[in-house]
Amino acid sequence: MNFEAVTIKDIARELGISASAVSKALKDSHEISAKTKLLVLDCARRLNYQPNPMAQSLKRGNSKSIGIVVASLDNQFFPQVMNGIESVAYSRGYNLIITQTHESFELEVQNVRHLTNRAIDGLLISVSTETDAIDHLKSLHQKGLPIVFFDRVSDEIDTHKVIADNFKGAYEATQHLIQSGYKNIAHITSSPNISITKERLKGYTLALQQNNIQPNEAYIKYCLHGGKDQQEIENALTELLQQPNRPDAIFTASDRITTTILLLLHKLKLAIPQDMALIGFTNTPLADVINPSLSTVYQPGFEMGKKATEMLIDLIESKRPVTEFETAVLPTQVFIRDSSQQKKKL
Amino acid sequence: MNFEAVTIKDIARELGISASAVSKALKDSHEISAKTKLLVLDCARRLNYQPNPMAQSLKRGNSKSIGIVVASLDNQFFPQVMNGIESVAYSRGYNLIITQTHESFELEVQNVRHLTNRAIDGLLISVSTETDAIDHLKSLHQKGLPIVFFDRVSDEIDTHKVIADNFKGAYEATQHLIQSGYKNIAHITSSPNISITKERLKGYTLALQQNNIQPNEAYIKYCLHGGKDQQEIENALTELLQQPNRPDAIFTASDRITTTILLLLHKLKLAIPQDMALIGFTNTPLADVINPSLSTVYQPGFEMGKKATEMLIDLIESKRPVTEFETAVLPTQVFIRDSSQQKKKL
DNA sequence: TTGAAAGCGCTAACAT
DNA sequence: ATGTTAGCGCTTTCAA
Repeated sequence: MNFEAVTIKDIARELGISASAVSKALKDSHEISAKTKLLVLDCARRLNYQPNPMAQSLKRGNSKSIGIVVASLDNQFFPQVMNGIESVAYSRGYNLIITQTHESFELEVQNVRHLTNRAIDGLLISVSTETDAIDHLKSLHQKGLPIVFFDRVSDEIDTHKVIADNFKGAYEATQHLIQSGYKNIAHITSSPNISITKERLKGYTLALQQNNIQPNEAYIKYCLHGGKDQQEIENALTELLQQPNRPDAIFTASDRITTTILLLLHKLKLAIPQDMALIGFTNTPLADVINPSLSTVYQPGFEMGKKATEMLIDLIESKRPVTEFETAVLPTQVFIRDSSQQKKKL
Repeated sequence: MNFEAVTIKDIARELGISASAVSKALKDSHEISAKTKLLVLDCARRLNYQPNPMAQSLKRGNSKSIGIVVASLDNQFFPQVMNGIESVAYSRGYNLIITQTHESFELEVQNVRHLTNRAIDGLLISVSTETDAIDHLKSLHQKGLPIVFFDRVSDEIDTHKVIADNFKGAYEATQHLIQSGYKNIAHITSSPNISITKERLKGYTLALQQNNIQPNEAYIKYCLHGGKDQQEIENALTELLQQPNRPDAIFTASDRITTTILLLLHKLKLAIPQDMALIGFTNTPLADVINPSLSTVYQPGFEMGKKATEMLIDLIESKRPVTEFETAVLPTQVFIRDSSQQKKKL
């Protein structure tokens, strides 16, 4: 590809016509005779002509690519979102440029800048746990870059958003723990900055309150880096375990936190659920074969990616400025397994 | 970004100098006075000038992006490779465009075509399980597109490659099963087309032979779609279980096959390792907490991505044609856990 | 129905 | 040290 690529000029020369005629013929313009079109199409095929997307982009002022910012691909959730994004983007002619924040605000800003030097037509973003201010996105949005938030959204920008029903998932998970006889329920979650943390916290708190359990600040542990740093999860767990009134159950708020807590409990040789019950947000397909099988809150990753991408491309391709925005809330699912089994009476 | 982006002309007009002077000043050319450079730089900052990468690309004939083709991000291995790729690519100024084949040859061809319309400077690829012929890559390679293979490589193209030591990993895994008292060891693997299958098969076979066990064709099951289709894994397992001389251990050859077999054995209520021992290639961090803990062969995904990207960028940026190619073989690691415990005497 | 010319934003050879 | 010009490949008026 690097050299000697066939251009429109080559076809023009070959056929003894002008480049503009070729260009028009290739896009089936009505102002070109059927005969010429046939000749051009045939010649293009013969020479294996491929349009140069950079020239097209420069000319048209778009890139036919979508920038994606996720926390990390190294978990169960985001790859599923990616599959959903793909399922729409390719069929509508868009490339995907993916970046990971690894839960760092700095990396997020850098990635967004990298992406938006006109190299993308729109942005699909789930902000990092560190992200509090979003000025880096606001200015882009004001300049007209279409943005759709998914998963971790910001209410500081008025645009389309796609989230899971984090509130309900958290509510149901907590409710289930209570009904299974657990009273001292801890919550290990991500940074309080981000939307999913707030939503999940609300569900957790409401379930407690409705059951006349006073939410206990000491039972709520935040991992400011979303558990990217294993140490912060260890610290959270240690602090919980050292409390005088040690919790008997934990509700964890993300893929990475859930699996890490699981590993740590095993390492500490704490029996699940006897010593500590567990239920958490995660999409791992291994929940069934874990020892004991893991109760989970599942998020519809694929559907979220699909929906967000449909929204984004509609935004990109809209003729007139869009002013009505939607926040789609997709259902979470709670799977009850053995890690949150009915508490045995002592 | 979409409109009113600041261009070099705007700066030129603002400062009353020529566009080319601005261009040169911006790249700190020696033929521009220090004073002018200062003015330009300052003005660029003031107007928030961002070069248009498409124009640069069109001009220079490169895109500063790397195309990536993997089977699927929806497992443990490839995201780790991605992290390795990132760790090199960004710091050397390259964007990443990622595509998944989902183990389909057709999708692979389509993705490669999509990527290579001059939109990428080089290609990092791990072929799909369906991929047998690689003419779609050969022609690109001949035209001068730098390609580096990783994980699943092809010997039909002479270029840099990065693989894990699949042979050794498979050999050691099988050897370990034998030493733990298992004699009837099955192997469930991917399509025989791809390199990793052949390499792993060799390790498996040699270990058997060295222990005077005759390899048994009926014990080797191929999943032509790499287990993308769960049914084919189920079929493989069923066929193994229905044999008169049913195997007492399985060695599985990829992330997805390993975890799926694990799930299936559980569903069938077969005790591991009593009814069936198991060891398999997978990078899942959950191996320790699975019931029972899972013996695994681990591949250095991060390092593979890193190495492959270094090789690719060196290729891309090489002044002179490269004719000496290297195949890097990175070590696998075998982790022995309970799923392949010493066989109990009956 | 076709062609000529201008221009997207940037760069580089070649003036000045 | 700075400016002029041409051109990357393609599209799109506008003219023929």
